[in-house]
Amino acid sequence: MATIKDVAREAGVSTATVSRVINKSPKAGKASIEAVQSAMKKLGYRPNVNARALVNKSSDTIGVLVSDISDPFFGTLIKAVDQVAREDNKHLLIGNGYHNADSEREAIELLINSCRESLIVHAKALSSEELIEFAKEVPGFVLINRYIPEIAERCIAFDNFKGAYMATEFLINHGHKHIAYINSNHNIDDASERKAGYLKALQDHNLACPEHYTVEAEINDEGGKSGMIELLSKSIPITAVLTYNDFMAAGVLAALEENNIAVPAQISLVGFDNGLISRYVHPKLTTINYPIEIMAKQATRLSLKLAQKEKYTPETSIFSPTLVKRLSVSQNYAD
Amino acid sequence: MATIKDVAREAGVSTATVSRVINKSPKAGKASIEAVQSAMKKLGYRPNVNARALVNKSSDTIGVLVSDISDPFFGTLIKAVDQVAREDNKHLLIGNGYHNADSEREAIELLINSCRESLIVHAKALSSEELIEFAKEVPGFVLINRYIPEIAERCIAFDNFKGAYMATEFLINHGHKHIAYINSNHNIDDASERKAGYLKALQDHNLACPEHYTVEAEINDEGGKSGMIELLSKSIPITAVLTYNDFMAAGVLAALEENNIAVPAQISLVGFDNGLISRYVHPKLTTINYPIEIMAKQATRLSLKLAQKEKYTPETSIFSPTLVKRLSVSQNYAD
DNA sequence: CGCATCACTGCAAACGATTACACTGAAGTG
DNA sequence: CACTTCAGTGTAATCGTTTGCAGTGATGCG
Repeated sequence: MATIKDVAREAGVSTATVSRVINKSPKAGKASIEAVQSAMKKLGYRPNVNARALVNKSSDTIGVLVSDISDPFFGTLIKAVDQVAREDNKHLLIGNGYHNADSEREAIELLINSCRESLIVHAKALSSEELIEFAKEVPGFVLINRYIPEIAERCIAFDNFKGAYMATEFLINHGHKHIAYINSNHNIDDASERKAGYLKALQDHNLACPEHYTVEAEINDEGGKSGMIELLSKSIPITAVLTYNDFMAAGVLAALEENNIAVPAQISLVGFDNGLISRYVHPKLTTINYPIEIMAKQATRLSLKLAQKEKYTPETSIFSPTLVKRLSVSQNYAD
Repeated sequence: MATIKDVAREAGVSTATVSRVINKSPKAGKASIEAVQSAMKKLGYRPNVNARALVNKSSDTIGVLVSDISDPFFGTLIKAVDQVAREDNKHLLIGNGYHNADSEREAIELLINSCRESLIVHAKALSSEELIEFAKEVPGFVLINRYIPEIAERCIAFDNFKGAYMATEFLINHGHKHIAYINSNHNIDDASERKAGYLKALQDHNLACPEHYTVEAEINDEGGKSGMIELLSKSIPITAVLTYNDFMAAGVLAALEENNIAVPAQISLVGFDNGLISRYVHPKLTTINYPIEIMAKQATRLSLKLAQKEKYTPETSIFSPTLVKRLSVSQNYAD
C-alpha cells in the first residue's frame, strides 16, 4: 500500500507538500499540485484514515446504537442518521444492543472506543446512571427515544403517554367502553408510560379500567397473538384493543382471524409506531405515528454540534405523536 | 483524554508495560498488572483505536454496503453480518448505495479508506469492471447477491433464474396458463435473470409467453400496484401473477382489492424474497425464499478469511431458492 | 541596488499506540 | 562462587499523517 512518502518521492516533493495537496491547502503551488495528483493516481494512493485521525484527533465516523437492525423501525432511524451524517462527510458505525443491558453496554464501549465524538444511542435496558456516566465521558453522546432529566439536553424523546392517551381517546370517541391494552413485557419506560396514558384516558372519560384488561407479552406478532388469545380466554366483553406496537397488532389480527372475529366490525384495533407493516396488514392498521425519522435527524444534528463543543439547543426535544387513521377502527354501537 | 503515558506515569511503569498489560501479554508481571489496571480505572483510560490500528495495520471494523438500510431485507443482511463479525470482535461500518452508481462508488471509496481489509458489498448499479478493480485493491472484498465470473471466488450469489422458474412452475402446476410477471424496472442482472426463469418455465411447459404479459415497474408497493393496474387495463385473461419482490406483490394485492378481485380465488399471486411483509399481507403471500441471512453470514466468513490472506473456498457460493407456500395461490379450474 | 514581501517548500516534531532489543536482578546450577 | 537462565522491564524506533516554523528564491518598490 502506497504511503504519503511514496507519493512524495514519486512526485519529487516533500510529504508536507503532498499533505497540503490532499487537504487542498491554499499554500500548495500549482506545479506541485499536478505532480502530486498524477503521482497519487499512478500509485493508487489512499490516505490512511487511522494516521489521519490520530493527528487530527477526530475520526469521520458517528456511532449509532440500536436494539436490532433488522427491525425496520431502526432501519429507518439509521437511514435518517446517515442522511444527516453524509452532509458532514461522516459515516456510520453500527452497534447492536439486542434488547439486553450487557450487549448494550458492550456495544457502547466499543463505539466509544472507535468514535469518541458523536454517538446516537438507543438504549432501553441500561440504567440511567450508566448512561449518565457515558454522557459525561463523550461530548457528542445523544440519547434517542429516552428521556433522562439529568441529561435532558442530550435527549431526543417521544411522548409515549400522549400517544397511548390519544389512541385510547380515539377509541372512546368511537363509542368503545371496553378497551383492552396489550403491553410490552419489557420493563422499560415506554411500556409504563404508554400504559399510564391508556389508563388516564379511560379515567378522564369515566370509564372503568380493570387491571385484567391489560396483558403483557413479547413485542412481536407472536406476543400480540398470545396476548389476544389471553384476552379472549378471559371472556372480557371488549370491543377494542390497543397494542404496544404494530407488530403486536399484526399478531392480534392473526388471532382474531383464526377465531372468526371481524376487524373492525366486531373488534377495533389500534397499533403503535406507524411502522412499515401497518400499511400492509389487513385491514390497514390505525396507529400512532412515531416520527422516528425527524427525531433521528434532530438527534444527529444535536450530536454533531455537541461534538464540536458548540452549544445547541434543538427546537424540540420531546416529539409528539399523531394519529394515523386507517381501517382497523369502527364505531361501536354495542351498548 | 488520558493516554498510555498518563497511565504509565500513574502506575509508575513504562508505556511498554502498560501496553503489555492491555494486550494481556504473558510478559507482564503480576505487580505491574495490578498497578496498571488500577491506574487505568482511576484515569478512565481508553486505548486510542486509531493509534492502535496505525501500528497494527488493521482496524477492527468491517464495511458493509447496502442499497437502503431502511429496507428490512438489508436490515436482515446487516444483522447477519454483525452476528459473524462480533465473533471476531469486529464492528460494522455501514454505507448506503441508494440504488445508484455514483452513491455506490462514493460509499465504497469511503469504506475502503476506513477499512481496507474486509468489505461486504451489495452493489447493483456499479459496473462489473469497477467492482473488479475494487476487488483487486482490497483483499477482503466480497460481493453479495451478485455474480461476476472474473472474481467468482469473491461472490456469494443467489440463483434468481431458478427462483423465478420455481415460482412460475408452481403456478403452472396449479393449473394456471395465463401468468403475468411484474418485473423491476431497474436494469440489473436480477431483473433479467428472473424474467428469463419465468419465460423458460412457461416455455418448458409449452405455454405461450406473450411479451405484454410482462410489465415493468418500481420495486415497491406503488410499483406493484401500477403494474397490476396496467395488466388489468390490457384485458389479459390472466389467472396468476408473479412479482419481482414481495413489496410489489403487496401493491398487487392492494390493486386487486380495490377492484374487488379475490386472491387467490380469482387471481393467484406469488411474490419473491420471503421478506418481512410477506407474512403480514392478506392473504399471506406465497413467495420464494431468499436465504439472505445464511448468505450474509457466508459472505462475512469469506471476507474475514480473505482479509487474512487465507485461502478459503466456501462450500456454497450460489445459493438456491425455496418455495414458501402460504395462502395466495390456489388451483385454477378456469379452463 | 538593497530590502521587504510573497508564494512555496521542506524539516522535524507531534499524535498514541506496539514491540524488537537490550538490560536488570534474582534464581538455578555445577 | 561464577555461570547461565529467565522473568520482567524500559528505551527507542516505528506506523502514516499533519502542521508550525524556518527557510528559499523570485518579485516589487523606493
